Amino acid sequence: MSNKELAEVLFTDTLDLEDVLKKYPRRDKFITRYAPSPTGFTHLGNLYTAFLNYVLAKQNKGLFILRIEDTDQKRKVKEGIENIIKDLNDFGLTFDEGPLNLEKEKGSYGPYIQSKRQSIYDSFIKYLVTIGRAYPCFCTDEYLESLHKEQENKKVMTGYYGSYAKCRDLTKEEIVKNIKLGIPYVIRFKSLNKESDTIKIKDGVIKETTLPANIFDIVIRKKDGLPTYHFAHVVDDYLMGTSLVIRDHNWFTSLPIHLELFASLNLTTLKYAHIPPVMINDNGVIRKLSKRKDVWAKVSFYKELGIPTEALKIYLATLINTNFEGWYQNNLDKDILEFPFSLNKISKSGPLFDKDKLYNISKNYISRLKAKDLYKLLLDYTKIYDIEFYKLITSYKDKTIAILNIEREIPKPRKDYYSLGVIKDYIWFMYDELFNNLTYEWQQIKDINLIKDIVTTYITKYYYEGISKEEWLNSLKLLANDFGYATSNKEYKENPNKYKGNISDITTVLRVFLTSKKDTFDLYEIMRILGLEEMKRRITLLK
RNA sequence: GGCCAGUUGGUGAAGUGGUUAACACACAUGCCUUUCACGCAUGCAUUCACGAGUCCAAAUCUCGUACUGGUCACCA
Repeated sequence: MSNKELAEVLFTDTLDLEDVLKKYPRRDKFITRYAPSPTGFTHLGNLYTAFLNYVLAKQNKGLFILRIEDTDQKRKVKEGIENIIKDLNDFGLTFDEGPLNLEKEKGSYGPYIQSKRQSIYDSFIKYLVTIGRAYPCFCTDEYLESLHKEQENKKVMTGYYGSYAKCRDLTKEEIVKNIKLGIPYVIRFKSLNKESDTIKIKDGVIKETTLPANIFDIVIRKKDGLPTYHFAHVVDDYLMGTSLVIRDHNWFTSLPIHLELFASLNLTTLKYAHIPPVMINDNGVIRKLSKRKDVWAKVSFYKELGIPTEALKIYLATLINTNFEGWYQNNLDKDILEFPFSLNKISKSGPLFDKDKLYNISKNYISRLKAKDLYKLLLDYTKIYDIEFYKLITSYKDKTIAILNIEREIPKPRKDYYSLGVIKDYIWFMYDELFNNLTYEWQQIKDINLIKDIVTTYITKYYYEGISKEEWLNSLKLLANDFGYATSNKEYKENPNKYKGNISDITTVLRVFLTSKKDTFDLYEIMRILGLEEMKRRITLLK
């Protein structure tokens, strides 16, 4: 029995490789791809990889492809694919080809979901069987385990290779007999390398190095008929025309496998860039960001916090190329994509995730937003995470924009908010509905009668609607003077004994009276937006 | 354990043979000021994991040691 006859037994009505290859003509565009598994929520590292792929595709006027790697049916999660597509959309990483949902997709090099590509993989595997580079393996898990132990005891390399690859030597007749008996099997690739062989590797990030060549007869088709990652990668990225495979660093050491696979199929190899994973400092231990251990690994967590997607992208950009930050500070008005991202600038060691840095970037980003745009973001955010507040700011639209606009849209805006989630903590007291159950943070002046006196005096004697900032500052001085307090910092410092205190003690009384808090943004704006009536009402709350 | 990569301040890092070892975050002090935030000013590694070597010259090149990370599945 020949290899070809065996191939026909294994794959009864599978297309010939030639015919498949014709369906995917070569194309000369620069193509990158993001190929996640639908195993749950998007990991920050995935977003990082996707972003880099996207950016490089755009900058080279190429194509960005989304491909779903769902060959592991056990780890597959419902909604997994939808989540991936949604996250990509949320971050504006629009792909040129890929699935739109479970049924529809765009692009003519699909299907873009691996579980729908089984017949394609089979054509390639059939070819490998035909040329004697692939064979069925009937070894059980138990046998494989005992082999592993045996090899450990003998202190030789563990794995299915060389003389340990038992099923390599099965005769065609034995194979056919086993199959007829219904014994489950996988298909393994037959490696031709020897243990001492090495292979030169080129990589966009790691540069050049030498690795041991692959010697393992790796599984390329699992019992369930689906391919393993290694095989699917080679087939898909070749067919889809990927020019540069940008993927996680952890694939680097399996590159020799992929290279041997490409060679066995007579396919030209691709260019690779293996990017190191995002790390985190866990009490002195540096490790990969882990979805199980770190909330920071989940992209959804940033959404929960209310870190604007654009801010997260800026942060990721600084992780990708550290010279991005300097460029960005000088080009605040430009699109991130205008920065020339470079593979060469990616560090070989994984970037450490730094929450403070993220917050700082986010804070600066938010401070530069127009009040109207911030309002929109806040609306989107509260709609999901704080529906009560959402209703409130919806019914007080203009007022809310006015509040958000305090010390904003000026050259050096306030930088209070590092996320959309903290905004309420800063502005809640501006809403009459929320101004109750108060704990006043009185400072120097604590005597409630004196406080009432100061407040009433100010409102009845000095404050009026439409007062200018200048007049307002002046009114505070007069008020301070009325109560025996210094009218300026300088005055007070020069002669502290002459006064009961400083003007800041008086303004603090007004501030705490109106907000209950000692630290807030500009008091003049607070009064202006609250209005005289509400200010009067708040006197009645003083106890 | 084998193989591959990395190691620069409190943190993220720039730096590829000659620099005062950038920049940013954090921190500290001062100024400004109606509080806070902002802003401004100043301070914060005589030294680049350690040891040896090459060179007039090393954070940068070579070797060794230590440590850290990644990888060795019918998971991707």
